[in-house]
Amino acid sequence: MTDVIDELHRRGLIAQSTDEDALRKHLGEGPVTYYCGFDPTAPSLHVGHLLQFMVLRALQRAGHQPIVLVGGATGLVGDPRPASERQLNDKDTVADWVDRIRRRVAPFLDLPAERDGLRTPIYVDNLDWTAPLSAIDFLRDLGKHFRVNRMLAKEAVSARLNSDAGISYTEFSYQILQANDFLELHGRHGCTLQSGGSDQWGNITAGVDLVRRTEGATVHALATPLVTTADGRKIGKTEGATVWLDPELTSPYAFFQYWLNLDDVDARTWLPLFSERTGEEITALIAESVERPAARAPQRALAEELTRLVHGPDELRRAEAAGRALFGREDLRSLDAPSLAAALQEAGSVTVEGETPTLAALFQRSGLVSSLSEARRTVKEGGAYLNNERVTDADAVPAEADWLPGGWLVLRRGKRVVAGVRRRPR
RNA sequence: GGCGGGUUGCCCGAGUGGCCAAUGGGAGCGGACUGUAAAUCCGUCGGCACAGCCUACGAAGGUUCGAAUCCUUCACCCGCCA
Repeated sequence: MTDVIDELHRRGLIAQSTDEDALRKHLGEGPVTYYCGFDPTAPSLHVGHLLQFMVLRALQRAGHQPIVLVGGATGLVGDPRPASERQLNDKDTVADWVDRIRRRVAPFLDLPAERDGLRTPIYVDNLDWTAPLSAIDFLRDLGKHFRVNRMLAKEAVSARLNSDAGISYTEFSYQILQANDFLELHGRHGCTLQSGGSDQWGNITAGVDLVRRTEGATVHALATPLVTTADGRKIGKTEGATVWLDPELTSPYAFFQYWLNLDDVDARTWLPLFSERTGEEITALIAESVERPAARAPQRALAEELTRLVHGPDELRRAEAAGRALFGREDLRSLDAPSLAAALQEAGSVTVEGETPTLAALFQRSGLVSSLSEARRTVKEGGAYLNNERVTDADAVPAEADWLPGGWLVLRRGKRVVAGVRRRPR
């Protein structure tokens, strides 16, 4: 078995860690129980979170015991973001999000039934031990171990102290809760390693310190780098929207397209981070990309691997087929009705009944634009297409001859955002 | 508790009674060029029944023919003092 730490380094997944030699030794001595936490700040995790799963998976493959924590408690408090105070979400909403996230995330880690020798992930919610904690216990048992000077020095806190936004006591306290999670998991499950994004480093080390102080035990931490696009933007934003892992929020087709459309630089740098292929395969894919960038080898590799991981092999097949149909060279009219229907359903579609609405209305209903004004604007800008032909009149109604086999219209915004309109047969 | 500064569209940030749906930059979106890339250039960027109307400049009231701009109260943030 190759050393996990080596693999993580090779893939660029380690930005910082506690004493690495000690950690390496610890991992070599037998199965280690480790955890990574996710706060429910939205109904779903997004592609940025996938990076944490790559770490969790690598460690699991090496025979260690994963714990996935969903922050039902910390999600109610909110960790300090650099710019401004968070808006608190109400408790029912957060509880609902915890539930949704937990259900979605399960397939990302292998189950022992699928592969021998792996340990079944343990799922926990920090609300379980945080909710019963009284203010007195919190202050006496936890608060005493935290020096305010050190808390203030944490980057997340000091950034906010120096900003116009300031920081509330609520968010200031966040690190104590996260530290306590590590302590709880250490006690309950013998957890000795926490991984997370490097933006969490302050919170993670708070936990390491707390465990040492109260238990006298040495525990470890790993942080992934902050992954951004070549021009410094956050991962997972496209068409102005977040790419979610939940298929109800981002369809498998859109998810697949996100990866396929990565620019060359990002695809090459992200490939080792997100791909579980061997180092040699990755090197070869990057070399191919340099030689023939238009083939988009790294983009395809990522789209395939990650769509399979997040949505499963069937959805991957559908997403691939839809892309081929919609972006293929053939005329839309030459596509047979079933493939057209399948592709458009994958890309997203709406059904109309009765009077056919105007094109502007159809663009809006299909979700390609968010308002009629935007639809008109898009038409004016020359970015609206019906069956691959540019639309010039937003108020026109599609002609009878525009309907493709099976009762479909293909709407497109810009170069690559496609949606179908289906006429309900009567 | 007192005094001072602040709260503007997705973000940053101008605007201090009409010419403000609000300068500028960024992001986003569209076009051209390409490879369903990037960079670049051009355009666009609240909504609607779209040469007009409606809603908007922390919230609620008020002054005025007319307010993002003036007044009052409230909320929140920053700083100094207690």
